[in-house]
Amino acid sequence: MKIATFNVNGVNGRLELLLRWLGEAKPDVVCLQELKAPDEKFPVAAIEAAGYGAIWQGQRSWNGVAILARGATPVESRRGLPGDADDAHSRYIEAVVDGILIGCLYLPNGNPAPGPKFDYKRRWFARLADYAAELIELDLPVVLAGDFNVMPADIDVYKPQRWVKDALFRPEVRAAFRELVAQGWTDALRHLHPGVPIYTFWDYFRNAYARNAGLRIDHLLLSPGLAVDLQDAQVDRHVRGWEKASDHAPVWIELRPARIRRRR
DNA sequence: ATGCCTATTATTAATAGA
Repeated sequence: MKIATFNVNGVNGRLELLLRWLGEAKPDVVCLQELKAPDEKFPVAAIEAAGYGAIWQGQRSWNGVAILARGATPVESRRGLPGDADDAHSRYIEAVVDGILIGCLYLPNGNPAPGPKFDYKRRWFARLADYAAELIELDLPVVLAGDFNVMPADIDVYKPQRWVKDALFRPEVRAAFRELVAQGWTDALRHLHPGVPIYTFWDYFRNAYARNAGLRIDHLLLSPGLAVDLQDAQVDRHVRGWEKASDHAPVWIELRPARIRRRR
């Protein structure tokens, strides 16, 4: 079972690119972020024509998350992160697909830091950690996938010293990610590729992709019972080089099929 | 320290992204 996350940076502006990648990569489940479209503008017809069922939580101009499933409709289990009824951003949607709970998230950027946007990021992170701890307690197969807007360590940044004061790399944000993972989650990409620089984002500025001046900010976290079924994890880096590309590349994992998945 | 580039929305400029 192949599960992917992809910050598309505008689901309508990049629909052709998304469909091209779906046809090529054939993921079973896809978490999308930054739809940048209200609910009624989500391109459901084109996505269904490509063979995918979908649920989504859109928003005008910014944010927006969706979960796609090949040949199935994701069974929605939650929209919006608990802990703040006044949070109007569309940043979390969750569904069950083939017995796996999929949490699709778009963590706030937080710049400029310090400031109110950074405060919001830290509060959102705390809410995520609280909820993730509840999920761990349930002892279900869970994947938390999305744009976390955090580079976990120096190796995840092309030039770490340049980013230490940035909201994506400040020590307190890295600590929040570390503490989240320490609940028992497995950072799939890093787990299978220790010590290797891996990037999932390249800025549009300064010819960043050609220079490989990248960041690793899109992650898939696996619950303990699911981590043992992890077989592969990769970045579809070449997609960043396509015409009209998103600034993020798709990231995916391959899990052992359900029928031979270890029972717990 | 700032802009670079790109998308969206509302009117040729502002906002947000990371």
